[in-house]
Formats: sequence, C-alpha cells, structure tokens
Amino acid sequence: MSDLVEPCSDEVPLSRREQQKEEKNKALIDAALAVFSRVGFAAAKMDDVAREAGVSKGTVYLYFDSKEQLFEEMVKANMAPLMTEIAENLARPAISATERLKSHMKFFYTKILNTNRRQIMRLIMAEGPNFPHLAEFYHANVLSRGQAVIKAIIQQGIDDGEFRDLQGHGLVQNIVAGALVAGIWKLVFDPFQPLDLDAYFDTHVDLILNGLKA
Amino acid sequence: MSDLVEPCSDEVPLSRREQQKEEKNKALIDAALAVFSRVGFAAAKMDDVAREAGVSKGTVYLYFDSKEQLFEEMVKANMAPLMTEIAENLARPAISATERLKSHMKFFYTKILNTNRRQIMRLIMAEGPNFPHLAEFYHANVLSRGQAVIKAIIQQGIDDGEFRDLQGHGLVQNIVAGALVAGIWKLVFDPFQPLDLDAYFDTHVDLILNGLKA
DNA sequence: ATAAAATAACTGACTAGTCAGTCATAATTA
DNA sequence: TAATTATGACTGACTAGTCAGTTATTTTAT
Repeated sequence: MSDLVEPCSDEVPLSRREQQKEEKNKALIDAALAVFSRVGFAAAKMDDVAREAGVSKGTVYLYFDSKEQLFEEMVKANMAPLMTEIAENLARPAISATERLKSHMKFFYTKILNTNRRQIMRLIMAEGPNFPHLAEFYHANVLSRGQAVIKAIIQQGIDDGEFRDLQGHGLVQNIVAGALVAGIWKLVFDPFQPLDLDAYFDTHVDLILNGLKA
Repeated sequence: MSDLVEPCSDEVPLSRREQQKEEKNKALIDAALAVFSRVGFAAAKMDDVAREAGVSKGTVYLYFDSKEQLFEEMVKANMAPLMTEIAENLARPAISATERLKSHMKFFYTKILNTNRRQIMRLIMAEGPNFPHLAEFYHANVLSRGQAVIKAIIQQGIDDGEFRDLQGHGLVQNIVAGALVAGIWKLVFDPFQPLDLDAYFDTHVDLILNGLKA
C-alpha cells in the first residue's frame, strides 16, 4: 500500500524478513513454472510446487490465494521483464528496416525460444481457453506490443522502399509464426525430429525478408 | 475371425447390434473430442464424455480401457481420414509448383484449420509432452507425410526454376508455420483480436511464394 | 410363429484414491 | 515475550475405474 505513495526512489533497506519473503516468492514462482511446464495446469500439484520451492504446502497459501492465482502470477512475473525490453525495441536507432527486423527476430529467439519462457508460450496455448484473463493479459501486454514493433518496422521498410506494401491481414502473425512453431516443435517433436534453432532461424529470416522484399 | 478369411468384398450385412456398437463408438469419439477440446485432458471427466455421448459411464469402459486410451483413439480416429488425403496430394497432376503449393496450403486450411480438427492440433501441442506415444504417432502419420508432400513440391519448383534453392533447415516448418499459428490464434486470441482466416490465408500464400521465388 | 433360454450390452451406485485448501501447533524473528 | 511466519496433518469435495444387477437383442426349441 504505502509503496504506492512513497517516492519510488528509495534505497530498498530490506529487513531480513522482507528479504526472505522476496526470496521465497521468487522460489515459488520458479517452482510453479517448473511444475506447470512439466504437467500442465490441471495435473500440477500444489504439494509439488511447495516441495520444489523448499517449503511446505501451507506456505504456498501464505503467498498466493489459490492455484489459479499462482499460475497467473507465474506467467505475469515471467513476462514482465520482457515487456519493457520490447518497448525499447520500438524506439530504435536509425538502421535499415531489414536490419531492424532481423534484430527483432533475433530478440524473439534468444529471449523466448531459447529460454524456458517457451514453456510459458506453450502453456498459454494449452491453457489459454481455460484462462481468458490470462490470454487477454498476454495478448494486451506481450502480443500487441510485439505486433506494434513489427508493424512500425514494416512501415519504415515500406517508406524507405525496402519492403513492398502487401497490405495483408495478419501479416505480423505470419512473420512471427515461424518462431512460434520452432518453440513448439522443440517442446513436442524434438525427440522424433530434432530442430537446430540457429539454422532454423536463418531459414526463417531468409524466407521472410525475401517475402517482404520490394 | 471369419472376416479375415472372407474375401474383403462382402456387403457388410451388419446386425442391429453391430450397427449400434459402431454408432456408439462414433458417438463416444465425438463426445471425447468435444470434452477434451473444451477443458483439456486432465480436467475432462469421463462422466461428461458419457453424458455427451448419451450413455452411462460404465459403457465408456466397455469401449475404451482408460481415459488415456480414449484420448489417443480419439486423436487417431480424427486424423485417419486426413492421412489418405495427404498421400493423394503426393501424386499430383503436372501443374506448376506454385499452383501445387497453393493448393496444398488451401487443403491445410480447409481440412484442418476450418474444422474442429484444429482443436486436436491444439491438444497435441498442449498434451504432447505428456503423451509421447501420441506425439510420435502424430509426427509419423501426419507431420512427416505433410512434410514429404511439401518437400516434393519445393523440389519440383527448384527443378523447374520457379523457386530458389534456399537449402534451409526447417524450411517446411517455416512454410506451414503461418497456418498453425492461425489455428492457435483462432482458439486462443480471437476474442481479443479476431482473425479473418480467408484474408490471412492470402497473406500467408503471398508471403511464402514471394519468399521462395527464384 | 411364439416362447424360452442364452448372450451381449448397458447401468449407476460404489470403492479407493487424489488433492486443493484449512487450521491448530511449532518455530523463528524482533 | 510477542508477533510473525512456517508446518503438515486433516478435511471434504471430487473422480477414474469397477461390478453386481438390469435390459435389449439374438438364438434355439416347440
């Protein structure tokens, strides 16, 4: 409460307790990510989350009201740091649209696909219909921001004569699609047909940039 | 038993019982698709499947050994008719690679994305890691066949000088990606940002064909 | 034909087990 | 010591899977 009133500049002099509390919160979020990723929402046990975080089950309920809330907080906590980074990509030095697009795509691969955030991506797809809140949050805070960046880059490319103006409905989704599929493939089909993410990335960029070329 | 010995040409004179049995099997598969799609595997209740199929819970277990088996059979039953159709697309009249690719993509949109098979697609992504059997089955019977068709078309395009040879790892996945993402979007984010599948398809084809163009 | 006997299909109450969430008690910190 | 934080045994709601008994269909006997 008081946090909201205080000037946000203070030097965080955390007491031992507050410190431990934060650590435990983090541990629970991490454990939740691990457990939910492993078995999905419904099959995940709060006992397992607790054990994995090194606390008892009761403690989990001192930090989160319910399993649902834990799930949502876990997703939000893992996505929050990304959101500011995406925003920074909007205001970017004046390099060519081609290079900007390449760099933004690289960002996507390194910051999501190659981290365990891709698990969250999968969870959103898997559980999204059962968590409209969450799907909406994810759409509003991650997807539409990512879309805005890509749209801006494409517009720059069109203005500069680098890209053609193909006016398509769902152009952004088509551009990002390759990356999403790579993430899913890694999680579901890699054992049967392994995917080399670096080589895949090159193909993806090549195909898209050629597809957009004026 | 005797069926296996008889010439396979016989006129299927099903007794009333056999007929009802088949109908019920179908009804259960349909109900399973509906229920699993609605809430995912873990949260699905066998009671609900039974009710939706118009039988009692006990009956479900006369047709399927377990919840797992019902799930797998449901996926297989829904995918089987597709598999032969895909195979037919391999042996195709001598039209241009461009037209063939377009037509195969259309096939994908009309036979999967615009039907409730897209629910199955989502379920595979959602539950795949918990059902390695199923992921493997899907990969072997649907994905690799689809890949073979697209690879053949691309090779034709390269040979005819229509497409460039971009040698990419994961080229096929990149080509299909747009379609998969469209399916997922429809199921998860459509309420927040609707997607017009027809317009999206045009963008997808446009982008990919230009990306491949020699 | 018709009834009786045999078989196959179905039912739903029941069991055995699971797990989200609670709360009386214990441990830790200030 | 008092307040806060943590524990884990406990509860109650819920559900996959079972099975003794019922109903519908088919076969056999008259």
